[in-house]
Amino acid sequence: MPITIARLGQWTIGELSKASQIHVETIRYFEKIGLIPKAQRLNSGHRRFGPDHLGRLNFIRRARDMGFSQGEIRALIGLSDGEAGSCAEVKAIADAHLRVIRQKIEGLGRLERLLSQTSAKCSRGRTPACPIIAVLSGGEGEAGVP
Amino acid sequence: MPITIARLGQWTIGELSKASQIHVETIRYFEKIGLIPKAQRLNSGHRRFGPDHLGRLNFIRRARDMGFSQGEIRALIGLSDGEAGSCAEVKAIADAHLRVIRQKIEGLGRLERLLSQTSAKCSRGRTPACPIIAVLSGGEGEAGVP
DNA sequence: ATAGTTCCTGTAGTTACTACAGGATCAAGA
DNA sequence: TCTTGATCCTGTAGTAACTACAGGAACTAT
Repeated sequence: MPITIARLGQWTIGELSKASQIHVETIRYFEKIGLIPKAQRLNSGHRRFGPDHLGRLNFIRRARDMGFSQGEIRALIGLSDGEAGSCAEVKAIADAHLRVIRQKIEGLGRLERLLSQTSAKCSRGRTPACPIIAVLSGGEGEAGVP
Repeated sequence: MPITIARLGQWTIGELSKASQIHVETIRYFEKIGLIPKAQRLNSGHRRFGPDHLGRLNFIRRARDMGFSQGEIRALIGLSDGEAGSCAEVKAIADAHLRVIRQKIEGLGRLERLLSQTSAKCSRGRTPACPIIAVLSGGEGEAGVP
């Protein structure tokens, strides 16, 4: 028979870290808070991880890159493991997240316009008072400040 | 002579909080970290604030609403107090911040497109596997996951 | 055998606040 | 004057989502 003993946990935490693009400390942290299942341990106490851990970490990383919160990620993991009726719930989470993202985009867009306009006034470098400071100090459009 | 004793500190922290739209605890926190000057104290230990505190808090609030970090706000305060050559530095801070905002907008825009496309696939409610979960589980465009 | 790397736990730091706990003080009404 | 309720005080701890040590133990390669 060909050899290759089937050790369930193949990878050290460092290897898993490289494969998943997630820091070693963060993997330990995820284990501690239960976002990934507990790793197997050698007699020495060192962790060993398997493919399911890697899959889970990649899932988390992608969700995180999409801006999902830990709570949302936890919910998505639960839904991806469970079966029944979950697709609608997943869509609900994603859509709620989408609304938040759109709001952020809108707010940042407004901010970008205000700040770039203000900064543009400054570009001559010859104004006596800085218009950015002036805006922050509250010239227009606010209840009077003594 | 007309009366009106000039008490330098007129307002309690609660009044200042209402006037500045900043929480009482946050004002105390700002004082502790030196973002606003220390308040005068009554014999009882209660704080009393004056117009300069209110102006400073309004400045901070506006900068905060524009997404400036505490460090940036601190720098802007210093520059708004100082005189010489500061306008260019203010513009530099604002423009750096603007770049960050534009990057955020771009990233969120990409995310919005990806997520809304993915969510749209889900809308029939009849797909066997959830496409959102599928994306998170890493179908396409990534180095193979064992 | 030894050197260098990786691993372990546990704690503390980050950002920018917010929320108590447990008292002290103030302002107004009876 | 007394009392009640609101406000104030300090100090600590909690939030999100990690990151960064410190001080050791264990693995790997020479």
